[in-house]
Amino acid sequence: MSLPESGRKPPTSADVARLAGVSRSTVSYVLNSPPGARVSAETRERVLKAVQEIGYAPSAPARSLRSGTSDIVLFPLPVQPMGQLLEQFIDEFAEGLRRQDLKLLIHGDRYARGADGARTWAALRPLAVLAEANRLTDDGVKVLRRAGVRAVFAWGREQHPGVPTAIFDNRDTGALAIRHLVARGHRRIACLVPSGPLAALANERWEGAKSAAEEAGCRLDRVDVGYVRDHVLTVVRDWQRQTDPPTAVFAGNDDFALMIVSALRECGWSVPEDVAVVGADDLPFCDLVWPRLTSVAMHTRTMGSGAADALTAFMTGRPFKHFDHMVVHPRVVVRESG
Amino acid sequence: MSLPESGRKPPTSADVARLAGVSRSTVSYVLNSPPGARVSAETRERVLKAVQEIGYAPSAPARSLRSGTSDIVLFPLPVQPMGQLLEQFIDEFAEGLRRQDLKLLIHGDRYARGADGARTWAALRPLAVLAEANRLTDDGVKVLRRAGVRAVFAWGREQHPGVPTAIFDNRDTGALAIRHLVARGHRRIACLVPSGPLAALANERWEGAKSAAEEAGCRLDRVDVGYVRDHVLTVVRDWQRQTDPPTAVFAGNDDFALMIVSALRECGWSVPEDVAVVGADDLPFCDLVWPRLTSVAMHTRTMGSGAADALTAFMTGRPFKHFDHMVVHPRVVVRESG
DNA sequence: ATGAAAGCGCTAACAG
DNA sequence: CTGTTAGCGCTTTCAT
Repeated sequence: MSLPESGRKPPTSADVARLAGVSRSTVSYVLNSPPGARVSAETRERVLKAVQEIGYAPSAPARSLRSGTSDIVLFPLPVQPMGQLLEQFIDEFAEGLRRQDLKLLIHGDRYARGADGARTWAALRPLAVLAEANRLTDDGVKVLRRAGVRAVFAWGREQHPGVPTAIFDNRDTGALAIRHLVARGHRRIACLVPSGPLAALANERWEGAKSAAEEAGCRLDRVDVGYVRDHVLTVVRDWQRQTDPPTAVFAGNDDFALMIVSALRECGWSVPEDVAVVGADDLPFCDLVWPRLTSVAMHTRTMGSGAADALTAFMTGRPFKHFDHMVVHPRVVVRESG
Repeated sequence: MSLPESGRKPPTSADVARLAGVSRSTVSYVLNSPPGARVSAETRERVLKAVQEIGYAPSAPARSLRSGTSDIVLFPLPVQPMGQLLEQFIDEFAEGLRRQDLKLLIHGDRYARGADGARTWAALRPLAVLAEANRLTDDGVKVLRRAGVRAVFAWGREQHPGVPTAIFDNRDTGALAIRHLVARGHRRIACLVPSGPLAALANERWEGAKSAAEEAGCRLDRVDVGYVRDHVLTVVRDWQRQTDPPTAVFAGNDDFALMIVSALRECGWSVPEDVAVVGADDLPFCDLVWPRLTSVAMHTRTMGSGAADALTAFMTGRPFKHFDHMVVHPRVVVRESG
């Protein structure tokens, strides 16, 4: 790469040592205070002052190379856009890691997966990797392990063999929505299945909804909809012409719940009296609209701290069986819409 | 750290070399194909097979240490939660970087800033750093430069001296919203200023709105609201009692636009006939509700690719003056609500 | 309490 | 076209 060179080279611990008039090992002792290191207060002071003065930042690569480990926890950016959920999760996770002096790095490559992806992740020699289960393969896990990654965790729909996984099944979300509506007496329900970037997710929720409906002996109609407002309006108009229209809708996610509520009211139907609506994800706006939206939520925040806890347990050598099959259950946040 | 050791040590290029029956430099040549490296096709083949066989992933730390550079672009996670905007930006940015074989790493520590933050970032010895302008200080920039970071970029409200900055002023957003409403004939406007995590952002937008209103000689009322639905309802009821209520509202962001539209209709007012509403951020749901929401948008996607382009320009040695003061302007996405 | 020295995995200059 | 070798910045014995 024909890059403009920066002027002089970065300061090293040797520069700090020289300036402070001590040896490099002393600098290292001051900065890392390992178990059996004794440094006089005065020396320590001098070293720290020198560090400040030349703006020294220890090289993580060099440190990692020498020590064979690192303080990096790598989290590949999820393939699916997750919006607010992602930020909630990351916040909680990062906070948990901070307490262990670990650094969360989110790898921006959404396409990395399998053995190749593992190589990309392994290249950084992270301490731990938390990846979506469906981006891990046996080969990939092997590559990570070989590369010295101490802990490989996963999250997603299915547990990857041998990898502690936070199971997070979107079918549960769909099923729970339906069970909630059935419990409220609905026997004629529609399920929106949004297309677009979230189609795969929506489909999982649909599957769960479907099996819950079958179990309950309740009629469930699948309605595929695009991110097009008119499409939804057509659907509602259709319902209005039917003699036996659905009395409730599971909208697949909150955006679509919002849309369908809006469309229903536009057509003169009231929510939840004429038609009940349930969304999923429990986005903040669920609480902000009239009627407020009932939504099926995953405990994203809890997952974040749970993942951090599991890592902590692992690092302190405690067994962490509780994360081996940790199943994250959705819950219904009941509000006015359904 | 008392970590469980992984069994054997990670495979190195020496292992690959041994297995392929070549020298370590040959392995390096095959993997990096530098300008003047000639390797026979057959040898290359053998090396690559060996790489696959033992699941070898070159150590980025070692590579970085030796070569004095890296392919990492570091993006500290923004302090403000940005929801979908963040993902849009990241997607676009990462895609642009991918084309240059650069890796986007998002640093999960939201608190890092100033000289200390810079040290945290510099530790990774990234090729480039793109940070929020207000998290950079002169000292911090110096630390980064010293540490060999080739390109320091910023984004935010004000340009950091000497650092190419994508200027992204939320006051413009507020101002534009007001100008739009004034152009539509409104002379009595309310501005919601949401509290909560986005308070700082909201306040900037308010400031812009205020000055635009003064310029236009139009009355603008500030209304502070919390993430509480009833609060908004009270506000609307207040308006209903006034003889001269606002004819338009700038809601500060889309969530609140949604909320206020919902509240207005709940109180029997229609949007935009009785009260026009404008939001900000242009979130996907703006297009999905009745009435569709008019919103002031920053070109987040454009910013992402713009940042990547600037980096590309920089790396190829081309001047990138266009990014020196690159101002990202908001635009109004006009829909039915206002 | 401090210093000298070895070596982590890799690349690049140089020799062959 | 391939191999030998030095050394990137750091931590960690082992001496002193």
